[in-house]
Amino acid sequence: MTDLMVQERQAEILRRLKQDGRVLSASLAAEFRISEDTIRRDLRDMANAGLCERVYGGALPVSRGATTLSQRMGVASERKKALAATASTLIPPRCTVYFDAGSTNLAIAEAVHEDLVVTAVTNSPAIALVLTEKPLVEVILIGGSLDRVVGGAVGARAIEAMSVIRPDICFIGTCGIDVDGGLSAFRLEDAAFKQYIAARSRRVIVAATREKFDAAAPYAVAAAGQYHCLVTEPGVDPHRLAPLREAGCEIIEAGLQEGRKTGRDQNND
Amino acid sequence: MTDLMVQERQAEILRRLKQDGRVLSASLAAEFRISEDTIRRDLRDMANAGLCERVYGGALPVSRGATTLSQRMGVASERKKALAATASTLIPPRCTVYFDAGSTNLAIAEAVHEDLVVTAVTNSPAIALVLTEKPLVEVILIGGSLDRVVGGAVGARAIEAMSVIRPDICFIGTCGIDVDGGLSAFRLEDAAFKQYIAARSRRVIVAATREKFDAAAPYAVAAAGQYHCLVTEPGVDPHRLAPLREAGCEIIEAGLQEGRKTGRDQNND
DNA sequence: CCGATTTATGCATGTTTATGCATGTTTATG
DNA sequence: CATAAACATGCATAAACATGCATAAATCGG
Repeated sequence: MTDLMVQERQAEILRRLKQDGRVLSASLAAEFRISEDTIRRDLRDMANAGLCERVYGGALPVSRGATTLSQRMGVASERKKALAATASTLIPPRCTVYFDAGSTNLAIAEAVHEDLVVTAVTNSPAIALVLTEKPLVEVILIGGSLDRVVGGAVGARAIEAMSVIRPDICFIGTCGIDVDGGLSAFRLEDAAFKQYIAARSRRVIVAATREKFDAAAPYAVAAAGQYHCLVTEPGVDPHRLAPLREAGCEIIEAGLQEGRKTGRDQNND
Repeated sequence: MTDLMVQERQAEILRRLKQDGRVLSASLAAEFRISEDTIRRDLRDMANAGLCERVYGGALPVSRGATTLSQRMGVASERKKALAATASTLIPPRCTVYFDAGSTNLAIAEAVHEDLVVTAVTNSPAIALVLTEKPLVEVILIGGSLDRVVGGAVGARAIEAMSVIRPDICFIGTCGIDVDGGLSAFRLEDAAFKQYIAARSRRVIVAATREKFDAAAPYAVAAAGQYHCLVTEPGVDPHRLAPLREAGCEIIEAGLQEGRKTGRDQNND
């Protein structure tokens, strides 16, 4: 182990912490060929900076217990992750893509590949936060009054902020898909905002898990002919997809290799 | 090693920095056959120009220092939590409060009491997300281009969005406090945005942990007389606080019961 | 071409930082 | 509750550092 400077050493400790899930003062001292006192000072500093949790004998990652946010943002179900993985491949490089607020679109944002260079626009703080972690994504945040049911900004200010942006592609969230293939939302302002976005976008994509076909919401967003592509799961009743196909909407079923319909899947939205 | 001009030498240092991931003052001095003092001056200049990060013994690439959000989002230290708890009591009910982006203000937002009824404005997705959890807080999100170093929206669109809002109280973040009590920021656009916010707000509060007094940043935000209240920790050199008091700035020391100064705390903002 | 000014550098001085060691305290565990 | 390991703290020290100053070269202005 070559001599390291303080910052390098602490970075290495942090790396091991992530990799192994823990570090021991004694082992670290032996590996770095320095005294345990110095290691203890390092760990104390790092804990003070919120980079690890200090315990007797070494340190643990902070993610133990109090990771408020990852819990709060809720890990997407495996089904939703598979759907999101497929949907994220529809984003061409170097385009401008809009992510509507919603847990499905959050999953798509998470699935964006690290190497993808795009300009991303969103009205959702949670999605913005996830996209900030992708080094090659430029993030544009649409501001306005936050609707906590929607999880994003809607209303006049948000529409005005969008008026200067014309996305190449947009992912619109939906609360339900009716028998004619129309989309709906729970909130009036949200529905209006979605309509505005869809009208401005060159290509409108809707990603929806299969239980959206069983749900209804009061405010209409778009009819079957008004969006270009639906990404969904296998196992949706073909009669429900037929009107969409007739309206010229491309249907993509994610993860076709498996995915039996058991009827017992729980809605994770 | 043939004699090089300053710019050539610094370019060569930069090249090695990229290649090896680190440089040492002593080795460089030996290789270039010049004194370590000159190398140190080079490194200081380069760090000032944002080309490297200065550390004890040499320098590291900048990409390491700007480890954006993942660290910063890390659980706030106990010290920061104590500071935030005190700062959050300064928010009167039913007012409009602005939270600037930054880890300290994120902690303050987390510390907002569940029973407090306020309108909160922020340019930070992370802070917006935290505030969405508080049922009685109406959240206004300031949009614009997200700066991932700042962790919030800055620039023309953000300023335009703020132009219709006049906060009763605002929490401004700072990257460093100079000897005269002036605030500074790492990014030009961020500094400009902070100035705009401060000018529009009836009451400007700065919350800063004590290591901010040891940090410096290139862009000036506000002089001592331009903010009304500083919330900080015990253990700050009284000589640093004196100019602030003279300028009429209220000083609040959080958690007066304890707070050792170790001098080894690292700036994590 | 010559004096004035700036710039790059090295050296002397005092300060800060990183580290190890000694000492006393706390913690985990049988 | 006994004990050994882990720990915090103060202190010592050497390396790294900042700063002021001196010098020599480079640049500039007339």
